Amino acid sequence: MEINAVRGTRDILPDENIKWQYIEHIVRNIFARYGYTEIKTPIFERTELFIRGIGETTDIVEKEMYTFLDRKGRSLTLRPEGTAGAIRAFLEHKMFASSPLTKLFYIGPMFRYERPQAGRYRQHTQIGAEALGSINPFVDAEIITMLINIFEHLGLKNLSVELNTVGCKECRPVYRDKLQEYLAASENELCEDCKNRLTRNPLRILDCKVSSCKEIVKNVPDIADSLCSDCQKHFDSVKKYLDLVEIKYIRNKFLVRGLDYYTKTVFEISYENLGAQNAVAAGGRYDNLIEELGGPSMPGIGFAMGIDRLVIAMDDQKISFPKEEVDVFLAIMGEEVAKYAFNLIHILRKNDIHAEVLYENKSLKNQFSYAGKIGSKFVIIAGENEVLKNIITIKNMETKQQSEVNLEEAIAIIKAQVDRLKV
RNA sequence: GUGGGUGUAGCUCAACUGGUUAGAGCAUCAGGUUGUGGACCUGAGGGUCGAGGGUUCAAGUCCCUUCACUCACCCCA
Repeated sequence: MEINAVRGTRDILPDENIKWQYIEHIVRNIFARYGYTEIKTPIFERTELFIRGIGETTDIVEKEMYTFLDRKGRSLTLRPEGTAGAIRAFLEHKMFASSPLTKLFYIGPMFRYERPQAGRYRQHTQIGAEALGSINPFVDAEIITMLINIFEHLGLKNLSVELNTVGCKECRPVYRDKLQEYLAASENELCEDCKNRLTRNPLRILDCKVSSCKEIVKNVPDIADSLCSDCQKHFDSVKKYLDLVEIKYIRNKFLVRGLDYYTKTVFEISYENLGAQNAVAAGGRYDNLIEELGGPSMPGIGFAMGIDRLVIAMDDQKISFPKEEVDVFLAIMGEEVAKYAFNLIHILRKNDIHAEVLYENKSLKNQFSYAGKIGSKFVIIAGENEVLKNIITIKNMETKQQSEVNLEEAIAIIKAQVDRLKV
């Protein structure tokens, strides 16, 4: 019986992994410029953390967590998102005590027990960032501009930024009541799910995909008209900052996020051709979460983006990824020269040259064919002639020029042609 | 958890209303060129037709069951 990868998980094979490394490389550089430093937290935590952090009535907690008991009967859960763990670490190490502002980022796998579909996996990888300690709308706008900056560096186009606010402890309940009252009039026309949401979480009706619900929701009161003055000013400032640097966004009054902890600013960046799951990045502000997890009263904001989906979007736009190039292939003729060849390729590599070789004794034709296939710039032949005459036979695969030189000259020839080695 | 679609060679796909030994392209390997690549030519290897059961003289094809993949819903990166 063949064992294969479990449902919703997959192997990232070398050809695709090149893309992942490239994305991570770009993202790390940009984070560095914005002052975000990397944190690694465990991929499993006590279940309690996610229940308190994400919210008991969210779908993630209710039905999507990979939860198990360890040998001592403690309930543990594979992390479904990154914020809760990052904040836990932030509090556990009292990072708030040594700095007024902490900016963290992380890259790693997340786990959700959902049915897989296009752009959705049970194990997927998120790149996330959290800015802890500032209530200033400056940060909200900055974090969105940072994301745009990342996408621009990756060469991704046609992304749309959607922006909304979900208010705070003061004004959200007011809006919630208003909304509930408005929707109650059409209760019988709502879908079954939304009938439940009406009492449990009316805000979620706003992004229901059932067309009849969409119709009902169309003229619903706008939360922007119910905000307290603090949230109102905050939202206005965020928009002004974005306008200032000419970042285009769409105000979407139906945008509400699935996690309970969000306050004020929420946003989502999506790409149309991804299929039904079209968000590549999303996030928002969470001004009560740190305190709810047992820390000081302290605001925060963060986002997460999915590498799996980024790769799909970049493939869709046919964005090319730089790949490692082979500088020289060493063709070995006959077993007698094995020692000579072993030493030679060792020296080449010590000189930072990417040298490849096939270990099996194959025909020269076959070896040249392979060198062409892997795109090697040069081929060096290690045969009896070379050993006897103590010379290096080197061929430039593009110009087809072949010459006999000594070792130093061979290295110089290669370095002159390979950008990476020129200094 | 619910619904639709699809499972044939390493990959992409053929095989008419059931009918002999299941084919092709790409890839791989060998030879044409015994020390020289991409093109071309010739040839070779590679399949329990997803699995199990049933109908039939006969099943890749029809029926049932099951598994996997896939897309969509709920929800989300």
